[in-house]
Amino acid sequence: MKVTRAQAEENRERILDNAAQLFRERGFDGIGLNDLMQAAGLTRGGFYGHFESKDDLAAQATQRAMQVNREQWKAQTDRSLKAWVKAYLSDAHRDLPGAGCALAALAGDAARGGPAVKGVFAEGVESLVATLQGQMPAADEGEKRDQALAMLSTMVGSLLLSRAVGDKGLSRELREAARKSLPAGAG
Amino acid sequence: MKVTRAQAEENRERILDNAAQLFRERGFDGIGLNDLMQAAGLTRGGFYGHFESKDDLAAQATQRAMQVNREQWKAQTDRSLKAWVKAYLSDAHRDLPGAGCALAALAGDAARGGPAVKGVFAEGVESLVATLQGQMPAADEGEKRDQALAMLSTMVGSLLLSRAVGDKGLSRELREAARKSLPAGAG
DNA sequence: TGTACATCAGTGAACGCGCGTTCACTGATGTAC
DNA sequence: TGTACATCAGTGAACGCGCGTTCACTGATGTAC
Repeated sequence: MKVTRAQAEENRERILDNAAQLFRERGFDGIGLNDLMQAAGLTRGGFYGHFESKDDLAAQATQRAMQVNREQWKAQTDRSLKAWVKAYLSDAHRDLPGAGCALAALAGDAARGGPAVKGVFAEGVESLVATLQGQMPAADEGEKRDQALAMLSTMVGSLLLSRAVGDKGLSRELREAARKSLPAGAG
Repeated sequence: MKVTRAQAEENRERILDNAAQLFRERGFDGIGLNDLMQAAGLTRGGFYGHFESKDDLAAQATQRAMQVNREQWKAQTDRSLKAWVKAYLSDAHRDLPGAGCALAALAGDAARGGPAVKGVFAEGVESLVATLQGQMPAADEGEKRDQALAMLSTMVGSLLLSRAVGDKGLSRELREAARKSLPAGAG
């Protein structure tokens, strides 16, 4: 049945928010449109009124996840980079990919994805690098950017690997070693 | 029809080698058993004579990929760590995940995988860390291990992110910045 | 403000397809004598 | 070394199932007067 325009827009938002979580947890190929729509309290058929295709949803949900990341992190990255790093490399973040960093959760999927998802990924990387860059210790601005890029790779890599190894001890070691290796002021 | 025992063993090896490549390229969910068997020149039905399930193959093919990585890299890591790093962070490696580092290609899949795959992943990490550890600049052995763990995270992270962003410039920057940040003697 | 009607968000059945897995069968291999 | 037969690697059809996508339909919403 029809629904008010405001309600329809709310439904679209709810699909996006749920997809942003479920894609991060199970990957683009790990959850179907039926389950995705059911999670938003709707039925299968209504999907194509909101999105062009599953790929389209994947790109938009990835963008949504990154935007929420940015909002979640905004205050903390500016106040205390150390505290943000600690939270990023925590057991809690490792165990909750669905609510965590989209870059880490979806890098593998994006590497095999289409241009839309990859474009969103590039924006996500640039955005976080810009945030980190301001707090890097180097004098030169170009060096600061390099430090921020490398720091991002180290953090994403250690989180991903620590999720991929079953061993809790090794998982912790990976993140702790990553933290110690970060530029002065970050670890 | 039946085939000699030696031929059957060769077939099993060929399934594993093909799966090791195709899983790295497309992910565990990105290729089906039918295509996997066809790539090895066999038909669907024979699969269960060699493996218990698709999950079983995923774990064994991941192990195979890591073992081949180890053999590919053995000579170079000992002779010149710098040259190995350069090759690892090259455009060629970024563009050929099917023949490249299994840790980078399958980390996302393993994070969502079962205990068997995760166990294989832990072994793969330990093995590469052990290789790198011997060439780290720190004096203390524990610090060397930490440097090796962090270096691995940085390299895997930058390769993964550089595959996930569509932009060639950003892709190169990520890997170049990662290289510069590595411990003395590596980058 | 009230009525008549066009719009369109959401439903649920259906489409063709490929998935992982099972199984009866084939016929060359390997073995026992 | 030769024969008779049991073994079993591989085949290909079939299983039930869920996938992404389409579509005729419903009925409340939004609009025109």
